Amino acid sequence: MITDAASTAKGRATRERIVRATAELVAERGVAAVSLDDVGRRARASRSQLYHYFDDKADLVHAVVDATTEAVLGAQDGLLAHLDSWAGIDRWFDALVELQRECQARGGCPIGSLAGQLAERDPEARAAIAAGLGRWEAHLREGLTTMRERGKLAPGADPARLATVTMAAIQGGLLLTQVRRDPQQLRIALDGARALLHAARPK
Amino acid sequence: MITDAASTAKGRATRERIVRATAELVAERGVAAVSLDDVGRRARASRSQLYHYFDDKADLVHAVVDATTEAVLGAQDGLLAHLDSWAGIDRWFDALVELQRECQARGGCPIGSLAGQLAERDPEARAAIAAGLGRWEAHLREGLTTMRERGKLAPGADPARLATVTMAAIQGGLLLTQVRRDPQQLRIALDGARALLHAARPK
DNA sequence: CCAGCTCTGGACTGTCAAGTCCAGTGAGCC
DNA sequence: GGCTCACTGGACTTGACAGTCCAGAGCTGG
Repeated sequence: MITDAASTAKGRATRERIVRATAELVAERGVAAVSLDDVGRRARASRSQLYHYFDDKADLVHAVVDATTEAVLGAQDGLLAHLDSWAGIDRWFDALVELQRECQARGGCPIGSLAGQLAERDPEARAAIAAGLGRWEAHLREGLTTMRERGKLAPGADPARLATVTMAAIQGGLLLTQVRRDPQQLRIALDGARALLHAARPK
Repeated sequence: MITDAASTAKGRATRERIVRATAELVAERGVAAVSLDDVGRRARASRSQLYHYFDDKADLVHAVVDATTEAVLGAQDGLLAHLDSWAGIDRWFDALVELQRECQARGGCPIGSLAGQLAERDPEARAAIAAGLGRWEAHLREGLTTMRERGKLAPGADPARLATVTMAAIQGGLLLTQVRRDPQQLRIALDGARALLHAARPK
């Protein structure tokens, strides 16, 4: 929590290797099923290195939460910047579905998955996850606000509510996709969200 | 898995006490954070009783999955039978939101929560969860089908897709509610689902 | 009343995990 | 060359957990 020690390039590289390895393992197996020995093996780092860079496992998990939200938002970087047009939104939705097809509907949403595992166990992590989801949602909300300004959405449309509904469709769709091992579930949920957004077009 | 031994009333009572205690603990802390000692304490049952009724922890968890899906569906019993009218659907949605308000937006959906924890770790549990969600969704699908037959939905409406979208809204809304500790998130998601269903009314 | 079972209590074992400790190593600086 | 300090290796301690074992309690049917 206090430690962030990594004043040399080598130290920073080691720290990052540890976080990335942990994030991978967490995505594969879940937080509880990852031991520090596992992390050490995958990151080629010894026990003392872990405790050199992190206070304890919880501290490491927090770093993973941050890294994961960065990774998820980063992976959509090109898309999230263009949520101010119908084409941009469609491209975004298509990319999300494509991603699930590629990973054979495994893993769900990295953030949503962490949420389910940590929300009731680690208040600090919950807050970090909420913040990450908030940033994600903000991109859409801002895109929709721009669209309303440009007359592509009705003046009475509420970008905040529409963005929230869309986030719920994404997370719910991903959960169904994961449980049913069927990317089509996300497609259906997003088609619904799309219809809802279109319904907010000006008459 | 094979064991189901409980041939006396007392035995059945003990078994049920164990499952219920485990389900409670799992809901409070998550699967990984529950030890068999915890279960024993809460259920007032000794180690050997656990292993008398269940093969191992995984077997017990499977029983919890089943019990939880039964409990979730059971809790909505009166409501799920009347999803063939707009009023019935509204009552159902209202009840879901009210439930989240009561529990202070903690815990999310018991089934969805299990899904996030087990989907990638326990194929058998994933299948059981999928089946549970399927039964849930089926109630709505059947209600919507009835409504279409009665002319309350357009002939072209697709009850299966509408039911899936609604389930996604519920699960996604619950996840946002849990992460943000705000029941209003579910309300917004369900309002969206409601609008989508209404859009499928005959012209 | 006894034989046979279901069911129960709790001690025991082996394993594995988190976290500690200290003796280093090696790159930059004087 | 030697000093310093960030960084590293791995053995060690402590505790908790899943799963085993066996002796015994208590019901039940004959």
